[in-house]
Amino acid sequence: MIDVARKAGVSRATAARALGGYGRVSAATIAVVRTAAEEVGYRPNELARSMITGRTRTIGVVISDIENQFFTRVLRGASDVVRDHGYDLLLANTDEDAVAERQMVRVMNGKQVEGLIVCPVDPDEVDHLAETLSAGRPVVLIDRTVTALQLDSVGVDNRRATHDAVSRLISRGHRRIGIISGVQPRFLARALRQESSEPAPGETPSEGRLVGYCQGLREAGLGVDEALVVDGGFHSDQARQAARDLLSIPDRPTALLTTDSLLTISALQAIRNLGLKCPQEVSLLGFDDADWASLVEPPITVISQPAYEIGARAAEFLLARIADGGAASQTVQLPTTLIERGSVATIGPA
Amino acid sequence: MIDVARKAGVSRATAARALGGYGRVSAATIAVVRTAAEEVGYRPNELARSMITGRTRTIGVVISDIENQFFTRVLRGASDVVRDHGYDLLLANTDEDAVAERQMVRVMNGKQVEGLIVCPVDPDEVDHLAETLSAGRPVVLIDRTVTALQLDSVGVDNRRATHDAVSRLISRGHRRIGIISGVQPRFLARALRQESSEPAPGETPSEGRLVGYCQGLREAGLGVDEALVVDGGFHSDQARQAARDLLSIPDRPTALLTTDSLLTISALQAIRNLGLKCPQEVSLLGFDDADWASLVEPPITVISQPAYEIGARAAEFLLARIADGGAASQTVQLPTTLIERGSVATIGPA
DNA sequence: CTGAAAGCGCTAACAT
DNA sequence: ATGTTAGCGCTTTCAG
Repeated sequence: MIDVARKAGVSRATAARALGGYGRVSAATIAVVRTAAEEVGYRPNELARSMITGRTRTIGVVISDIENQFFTRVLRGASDVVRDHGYDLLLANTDEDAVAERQMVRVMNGKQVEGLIVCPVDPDEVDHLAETLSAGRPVVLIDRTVTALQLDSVGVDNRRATHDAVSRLISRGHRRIGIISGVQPRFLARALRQESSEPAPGETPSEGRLVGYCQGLREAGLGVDEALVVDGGFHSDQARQAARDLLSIPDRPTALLTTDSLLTISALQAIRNLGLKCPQEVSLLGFDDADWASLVEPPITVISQPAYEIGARAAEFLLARIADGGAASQTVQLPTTLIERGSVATIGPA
Repeated sequence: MIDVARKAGVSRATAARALGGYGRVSAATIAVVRTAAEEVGYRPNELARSMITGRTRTIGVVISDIENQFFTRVLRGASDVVRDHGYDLLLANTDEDAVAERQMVRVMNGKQVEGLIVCPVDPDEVDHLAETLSAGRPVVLIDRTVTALQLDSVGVDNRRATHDAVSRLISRGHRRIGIISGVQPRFLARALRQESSEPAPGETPSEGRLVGYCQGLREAGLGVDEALVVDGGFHSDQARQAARDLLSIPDRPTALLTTDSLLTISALQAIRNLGLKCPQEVSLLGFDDADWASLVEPPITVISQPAYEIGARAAEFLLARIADGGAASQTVQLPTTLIERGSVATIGPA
């Protein structure tokens, strides 16, 4: 920079102004400085710049599973929007590990991101998010919400989604409907208690989906059989095992609901391994419309989330807050779509 | 920081030393300063620190398609390795757009990444990579290579992979084998000219795979029918159309080779749409073992790349170079695996 | 082992 | 419109 100034025959300040595009500089000197910079091979030090201005034009995104197509589409939505506004993304993956999340959020704060888009692992552990906020950096949540903080969030109406799905299954004649979700059994009682259609704050999507499942069943006058509610965890082997167990009980369910695409794929594998025919012997209805969902045999009927839109909206909210801190926090629920394909059979009356 | 120093009753320098873990500080004062920092809620400004030390502990990764599971597994491999070394990743997606790539590489340089892992869009446009290098930041390539620069790279032996695949197809009785790749037809001539088994520098994976295809055919004494070589592009609709066209010619191929998973999925869709039976009427052999590959009907026979390993190795190379700039550049080719499933039929002699 | 002072590369007031 | 002077928050000599 000092070389550039010398070469252009101006002061350092002027050179900086010309290159940085601020303050008042004549068009002529701008040109001179530009060519001087070119010759010297000058590259601005964004770090130094950011340290002064406090602006890094970088947004952090913290997601829980980068191999999940849902999140990669969210990411693309966010990426497209922020890029249009001259921002870049810093990405971190937590693998559903709360301590990794804390660490990554701190790292991002250290890198002075201007805001964070987070899919929080634990709705009750939010110290790191509170810190971020109090450092003046907005946070918007995707997919999940949080208990203690008032934050923008964008996701879907999980209760309604599975409620509708269950209703559909019931209208097709199913009475024994199993659900494989990422919810530990001890939360089932809590889910059963939820009567209202308003989601409890801090409810995870898995929980919401479980509640919707219970509500759908009860609406049809059916009880919830705890034996049909299993935890699929976060790993495919655990999920496969859960599905296998569920399909091996004496009075096997005629339909299975899975609450994310990893669980869906695992359930399908379990069905195959058990030698069961889908949908003749067991129907399958999954969450998230992965690209393979229409190609497997049978093509899977799914609840589709507008993942790209979720990312895009989250980014818009965040950018808006960065531009203007005020405004009350809002939570947006985008609509899901039930895409009927071939994995749900109609059952005649017993 | 100044508050911390005051609260701890030491100078700023000492406080900084205690917190930053450099220089000489007594264990006692370290403790005092630590608690003071805790109380004040001190967060170090990594930017300021990086500006001095030149170390950001951040590595940039520039990939061409974040929705491709191959890259997301690469990313995970890289992510795991760098995290173990206390580094973080900055991620950018180029969508196969060379100008986006240049921009993102520049942005990352601006953010003072310590090194770059890049999947370059264009083997001939490498100014931005040369700049990075001359700024003292190592670059390692994944999946693809580059013409003008001597860089570490990690990928697979693409020629051998498709060569073997074609040989396998031929041993199963196939004589008319089509290939759908991301190579424009005008490069076919170039591919046909390649005799040696050594890949040309700057050869893209698509080209290498095409060359291997040609070599496999010739080894069996078969010619390359240009009508069986089509460009699938980067988008699913284009790919589907290409597959549809290829399967609609008079003397339809009995087997199809696809050079990435998007092409595979598109080809499968085209086969379905055309009402063809796979593998009875047309066999399919794809690149990359996506999670759905074993679940579709029929399960797809694939050439599997060690994606996680590729990312991990690339990260290791980069870290090694960051630690010690020297050493001649090396290009590593990890082995591919042909996973036989159900999408390739055996054809009796005509 | 600790303190004082200098400076990283840039921007932001303030002059001129 | 341009130059001068501070200073961002930290690390790093260099004294003591």
